[in-house]
Amino acid sequence: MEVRTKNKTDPGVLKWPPLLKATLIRRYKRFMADVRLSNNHLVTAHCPNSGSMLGCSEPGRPVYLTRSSNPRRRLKYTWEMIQMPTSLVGINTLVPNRLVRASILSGKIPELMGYTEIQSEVRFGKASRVDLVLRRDEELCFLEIKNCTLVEDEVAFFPDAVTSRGLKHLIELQEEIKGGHRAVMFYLVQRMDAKAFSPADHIDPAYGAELRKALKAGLEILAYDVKINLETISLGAPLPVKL
DNA sequence: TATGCATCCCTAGGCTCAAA
DNA sequence: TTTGAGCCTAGGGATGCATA
Repeated sequence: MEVRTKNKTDPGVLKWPPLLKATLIRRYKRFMADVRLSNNHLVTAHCPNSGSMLGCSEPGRPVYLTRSSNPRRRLKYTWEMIQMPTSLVGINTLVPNRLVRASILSGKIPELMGYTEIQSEVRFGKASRVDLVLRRDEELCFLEIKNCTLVEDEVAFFPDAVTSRGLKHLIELQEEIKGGHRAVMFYLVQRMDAKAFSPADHIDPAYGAELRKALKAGLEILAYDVKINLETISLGAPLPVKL
């Protein structure tokens, strides 16, 4: 999916390509989903979310797809959103990186303003890559962005499954803090029905423990939700973090 | 200089296989 | 028997190298 900037005056708003409405039949093999289009055709769509998608992959729900013209793709349709009872939910894990980057460039995140250079997918740690590195003279800020789709009782939780990689990222960010750099974990909640963010201790207690440890070591935690509809997605409001 | 291609990494869980 | 490593799944983005 190629999310496009809506206009030059507001580069922080991303516009969806034309969306196709469908009904989710089943998700399987992590990257694939069978859906029924409005013309009643059954197609397999690419699911750009390797997480467990706990609570947002319920069969029978309305979903929204984009269609790719890339001839090299085996699956032409990409699953972008699912309509849940209380909110549209963006499931594409590539969107948070683009949206956060666009929001930084358009000055919509006060905590991340004032940097003069921004780099994506920068190698760091032990063969890992951090999503964004912000630079201001000699000052570096390592920014890891996580997609968050799980909401229970108006609280957004991350992760939605045990994540050894997420744990590794926390450890590596702490190494950058030891090196004298700023490190920020940014949780983007791709839905509009959360009023707070919290680590999912009931799913992955080790991740929550490491996040609290990292916080004491100097890691900064930001959580924002989004404004999402069938035309655009943009950064919403900051969410209080409950630890 | 521009373009095309290959490679690596990212995402998480299931599976196989080897070692202890 | 248990544990851990490695591979697989699909697609996108970054990077490096080769070629026109």
